[in-house]
Parts: sequence; C-alpha cells; structure tokens
Amino acid sequence: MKVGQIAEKTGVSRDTVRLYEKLGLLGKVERPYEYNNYKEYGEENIYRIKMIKEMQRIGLTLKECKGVIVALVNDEMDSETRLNFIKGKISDVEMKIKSLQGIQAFLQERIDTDCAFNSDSMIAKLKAN
Amino acid sequence: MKVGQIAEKTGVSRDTVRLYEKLGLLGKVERPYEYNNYKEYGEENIYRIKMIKEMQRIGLTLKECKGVIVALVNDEMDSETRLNFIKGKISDVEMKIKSLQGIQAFLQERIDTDCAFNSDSMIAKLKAN
DNA sequence: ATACACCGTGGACTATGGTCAACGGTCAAA
DNA sequence: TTTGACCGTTGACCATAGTCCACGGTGTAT
Repeated sequence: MKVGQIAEKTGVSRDTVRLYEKLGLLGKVERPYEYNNYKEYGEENIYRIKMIKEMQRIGLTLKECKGVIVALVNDEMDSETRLNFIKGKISDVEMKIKSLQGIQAFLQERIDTDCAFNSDSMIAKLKAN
Repeated sequence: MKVGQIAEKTGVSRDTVRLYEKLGLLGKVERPYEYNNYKEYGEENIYRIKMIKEMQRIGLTLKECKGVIVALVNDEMDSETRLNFIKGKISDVEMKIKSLQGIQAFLQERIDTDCAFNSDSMIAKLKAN
C-alpha cells in the first residue's frame, strides 16, 4: 500500500501515517520501486494504526503505544520481560477502568438524584461556600 | 488558601494551579488582602483539582474537564441540558471502558497463551509477513 | 535591616501530536 | 505532452499542558 491508501483505510491523514512511521510505530515500510522512491506500507500497519488510535483514545501517548506494540511484536524480548510488561499494562488498564467506573457512578448519581437541584455532596465539593 | 498551600495539598505545581485558574477550571479565587494582591483559593478547588487529575488520567483534555465541571456546577443550566450533557458523558465513559476491557482481554490472552511464542493471530496482525 | 520564603505577572521554553504549505519528482489518462 | 493526482522531504505552524525564569513586591524571623 502507498501512503494515501493506508491513510484512507485507517481514517488518518497521510501526514499522520508518516509521523507514526518516523516515530517507529509501524512495521514493514519499504521502497521497492526502481523509478521512484515511493514507500510501500505492509498490511499489518492498518491494524497497528487502528490499535494506536484505540490506545490513544484511552489516554496512552504515542510513546506508550510504541512500548506496547514493541513488547508484543519483539521476538527478541525474553518471555519473562514481556510477561512483566504485559502484567504492568493490565494493571494500568484495570486502574483506568476503576477510575472510569467511579466517574460513571458519579454521573449516574447525578442523573438519579434530581438533576435540577444540586444538593448533592459531591457537587457541593466543587462549589464555593 | 494561598497558591502554595493548594499546590501542596493537591500535588500539582503552583504554576499548574494558576494555569487551571486562568483556563477557568477553578471556583472561588479572590484577593481579599489590603496590603498585597495575594490570591485566596476556596476549599472547593482542592476537590476540583483532584477531579481534574482523575479525569485527565483517563484521557480528558482540560477543555473537556471544564465542560464537565461547569455542567455539574452551573445552576443556570437548565436540567434538560444538564441531563443530556451528563448522559453524553456517561456514554463516552462507557465506550472508554469497553475499549479498555478489549485491551485488557487482548493482553490477558497474551498471558494465557505462552508468552514465549507469538503464534497468536492478533500479534500476527501487528507483524509483517 | 537583612535574609529567605513566599506571592503575582509575563514571557520564553518544552514535549506531544499533529496539520499545512512549498518544493520537486512521478504516474497515468487524455 | 500536458494535466491532475499522487509521492517524499523539509520546515513552519498550531493547540495542549504544562515548566521555568526573571522581575519586583510581601511577610516574617533573626
């Protein structure tokens, strides 16, 4: 695939694809043509970009995304290291889920109590006396 | 409270407190002194800053944090609008939780299968042929 | 009174994650 | 062969979320 195609398939801009490539987040990118220097992006990069977008949406930086991808893909990483890395990521994710559930409960409580009145104690904490 | 005290109580820097204030994320901030122009930050700002930090951790921008706080605090907002806003936030949060659970399952699967071998199809998708 | 810790302001600087414009090269259809 | 759509590279630019610095003022203990 050329950059325009992968951009179109993943919903990001050409510039973004090139940025991810520059930052080392993509897999196979080659220049197989004799008469130009167009790049060819491997199919796996579609999945990578979609995964990056998903990870970003939940608050990971590109650097962290790279860490996850590299850990999952790198055959040279020993299984002990990878296991620990993945366990760490799982507990990160668990903490985020807990945070979100807390916020969800908070918001739900806002709906359950009458939304027109702010007598709730959590709301009160956000307000001045 | 003065800026140093609230910074210390919330674990952010003085500059960060001032930034949040400038961006309109804080509540009562006054200059009650005659002989200086020191600011006094209301107690509710401790809670606000902690809440902002929590919201940021799960991927909200300061602008979004402001939206949430304003919606919860603003008495002038009619209950219909606030209800819709909160419902929207809840569904945002639900989607994020789903994303995280997907990632969690993915990572767990990595652990469950032998971490030393990358025969898994999701890993394969991240790799070149 | 002098030292030191605090305060507010402004502006510069940083990193992150992009976007955009300009340059020139390439390809394919008309 | 010329037009238009694509390509790569560079460098400027943008918003976000801060941090840091210099400035001068203030408060307090010694």
